[in-house]
Order: sequence, then structure tokens, then C-alpha cells
Amino acid sequence: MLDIRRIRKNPEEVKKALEKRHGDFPIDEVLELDKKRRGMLTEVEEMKAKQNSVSKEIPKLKKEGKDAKSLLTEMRQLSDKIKEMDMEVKEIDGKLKNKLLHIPNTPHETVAEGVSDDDNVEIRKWGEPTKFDFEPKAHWDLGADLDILDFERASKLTGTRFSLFKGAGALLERALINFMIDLHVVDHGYMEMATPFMVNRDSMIGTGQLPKFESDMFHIPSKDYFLVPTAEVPLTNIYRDEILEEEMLPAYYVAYTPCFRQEAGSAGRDTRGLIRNHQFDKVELVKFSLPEDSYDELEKLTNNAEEVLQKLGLPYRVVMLSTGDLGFSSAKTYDLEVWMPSYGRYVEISSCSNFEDFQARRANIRFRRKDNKKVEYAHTLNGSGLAVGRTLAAILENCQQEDGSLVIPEALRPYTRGLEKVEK
RNA sequence: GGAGAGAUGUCCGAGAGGUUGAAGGUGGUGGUCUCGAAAACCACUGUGCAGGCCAUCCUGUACCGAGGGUUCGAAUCCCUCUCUCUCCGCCA
Repeated sequence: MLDIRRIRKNPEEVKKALEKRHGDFPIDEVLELDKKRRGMLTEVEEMKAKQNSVSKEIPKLKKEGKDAKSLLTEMRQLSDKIKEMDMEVKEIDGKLKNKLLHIPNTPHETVAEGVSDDDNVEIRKWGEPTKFDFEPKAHWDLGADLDILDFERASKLTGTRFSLFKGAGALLERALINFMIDLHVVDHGYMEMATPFMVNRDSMIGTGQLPKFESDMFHIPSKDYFLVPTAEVPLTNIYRDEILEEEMLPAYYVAYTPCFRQEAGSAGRDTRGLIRNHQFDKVELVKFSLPEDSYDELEKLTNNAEEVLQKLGLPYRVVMLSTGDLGFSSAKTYDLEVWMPSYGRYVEISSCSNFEDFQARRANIRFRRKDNKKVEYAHTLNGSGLAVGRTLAAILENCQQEDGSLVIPEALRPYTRGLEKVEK
């Protein structure tokens, strides 16, 4: 959520920043509602002030035995009027809030302007696309041939876009989770968390999934809970409605959760394999930061995620999302894209974003400055560290051998009971 | 799922229609004292919103789990909901 005071003060600056997203956002309507709201607020507060002062006089009059009848009648009318105006203010408040909740974050000034992912900017590259002197298999074929992935039966169990990991496949999935968490905890100083896999509506609003993107979420109607689309939601909302101490910041958290997404808008895309499922595993990194440090923290966070790929020996590149591809809540995002031989291109495997105070404002996450005691919104960041299913797919495709076997990256072997190779 | 109890400021805990933003304690900050510390004593001590040439300052207003209601006036009375705790049942 954008700061209404910022919009009020610099409407042109906000409009200009949002124009880069190439959408139509109701800034003028917001301004109008805001003006109306403040006008009514001033009026009704004056009335309330009168009501309060008179209400203090009434018991005195009564004590003195004076008649307060006419005053009471007057006050009754005032009271009714106040209630009426309170309702109107509340209605306007609701409208205003709703409008604000649907307006995306303003991109950071360093973000490249563009209309789609074609305009993303490559920042750096690590390794070279894997070369094979044989015809490499796609991971879904290799997984089936090695009998470690079974998409047919997953589809029988639930439906399309679900996976069943078998034997070494399940072991690899679990090994990757543990490997990633350990790396971030031990080497990068994150605190491990195990969170609920369902969250309530307030949490989903806090991180920006709702109200705009409800159709992509799995919903439990009986409790109005949502299956988490990413651990970002529970992790970030840990401090919803709290005021943190400055010394706590920056705070780093890592959690593994399965992620549940309807993938409503992507019918027909990436239908095979592990790339786009309704349920997938992910290790997520979340940071709470001082506003002045958040862009440094973004660089570090991105490096932390990159290190997973480096340790696994998977070629990748880092791209900065253009304004056309930038997520709703994000001010700046780096995507990590891993080389996927079956696609013949780099495929997103991590997304690292700085939300500045956009989520914090929605979720009401603040901190108190040590020197002047002032309360400010914290900055929140997150990044995949990494998407586990896609990492497994990348390992299958990049580490496959001519004889159809799979060589497990060395870094993973402490987590696979020493298993070095998967063969048929 | 059944029965009961509860939800107040950093925390603990009073308050039971009217000078209550809320007693008392605790924690925190500043000060006195001290060579220093502790102790003791004194003072201060929340958040949101609006306004005041938006100013670490002032004024108004709101906030005692959430949302409604009664009333001139509600932390206090009524209704609904949520959550927590205890006991029983069930269960990984």
C-alpha cells in the first residue's frame, strides 16, 4: 500500500512512477476521496469535541439540581448527527482503503522500464549452458525412466499439475530442502522457522496476495483460510501489527513450506514436469530491514540465493525485472534463472524482491528508532532460496549422463546418505 | 465436539455508566545521590487519524480482543464473532 500522504503531497511523482507499470491506477479518485474524508473528519471531530465537553457538564448540572432537559434534547440530536457522519466517514474510509489496496508499489528508480519480461535486463551470468555430446532428456522423461517421478499416478491421486516423487526422487527433494536451509542458517545467518501452511485473510492482505489475486489462491471456505502460495506470507506476517526494536533489524528468516497456487492464468503453459505445479516445495528467505539498508540487503539476499546454485554447480543468470514484469508489491526484483536444457533457455528459479514499506504498511510492521524513539515502517524483502521442484528439475536435466543415469551434485551428498548416482 | 473461565498499556493487574488514557506494581528513559555501581528518591513514559506555516511542540479525536447496539455520556450494560485457558471426549 502506498502512503496516502505521499500521494497527497506529490501526486504527480506517484503518477509518473506508476506510469512505468503501464497500467491505469485511480490516483485522482484516491485524492478526491481523501479530500472528502478529511473534510468530514474535521467536521465530525468538532462535533465530538462539543459532545464530550457537554457530557462532562451534565453531571455537574444534575448535582446542582439544575434542569438539563433541553440540553439533553440538543445532545440527542447531536449524537444522531455524529453517528450519521461516522458512518459516512467509515464508508469513504473503506472505499479509499480498497482503492489503495489495489494500487501496486512504485518501482525503484533503478528499475528498467519495459512492458514485459522481454525487457528484463541481464545483470550477470554464472557458468555456461550445459553442453551434451548426446541427446539430453527432459526432466519428466528422465524422472520417469529412472522411476523417481510419477506424474501419471500423481494425476490419479489429485489431478494435473501435481507430482509424485518416488524413492531417490523423494530423497533428492528432501535433501535439497535440508541442504538449502542448512546453507542459509549456517553460512548466511538466517533463523529457521517452521510455519503454518494455511493463513488467514489478514495475512494474505498483509503481503499483497489479496484482495487483488484471490483467484490464484487455494481457499478453505469453512474457516476462510488460504493455503500458503509461498512462505513469504507466514514469515512476513510474523510481525504484523507489531512495533519492533531497532536493534532487532535486520532480521533474517528462512522457512521451507509447500506452496499452493491455482495457476489460474497459465492454462496450457509448462504442463509437463515439475516447472509449474499446483503444489511445489520452496525454501524462502525473508528479511526485515531498516529503510536505509534495504537495497544493500536486497543485493545480499540475491547473493545468498545464488550461492545455492553455485554450490550445486547449476549454470544461471541474474536478471533485473523491468517495470513490465515487476510483481504487484515489489519495488525492485532480481530473478535467478537456471539453465534448463529441455527449454533451451534460462528458467526462473528464484525471485528476490525489495518491497520497501509497501507490505509493511499493509501489514502494519513498524520499528522504533533507538535515538529519537520515532516509529517508522520497516522494509521487507524476500527471495526464493530456492524453488525446490525447479531445482530438482534443473539437476536432473543438467547432471544427466549419456547412460541415462544421474550424478548427484557433491554438495548434496551429505544429505542423500552418501548416494552419488541414481541409476535405473 | 461438550462444559466452564477469560481477553485492559512493555508485562502483571485494578476498574463494574460520568474530571479514566485509564489506580497500583513492573519494565524503560532522564535526573538526584555515589569515586563508580546497587539501593533509595523525583520526573517522564503508548499508537492511529485530522488540524495548527506537518515542526523532537500544541490542539482535537479515536483506541481497554473484533464488530454492532443502548445512552447526552460506555473499559464498564446488551448482542454477535474471534481467540486464549481449564476439564471431559476424540486424535497424529
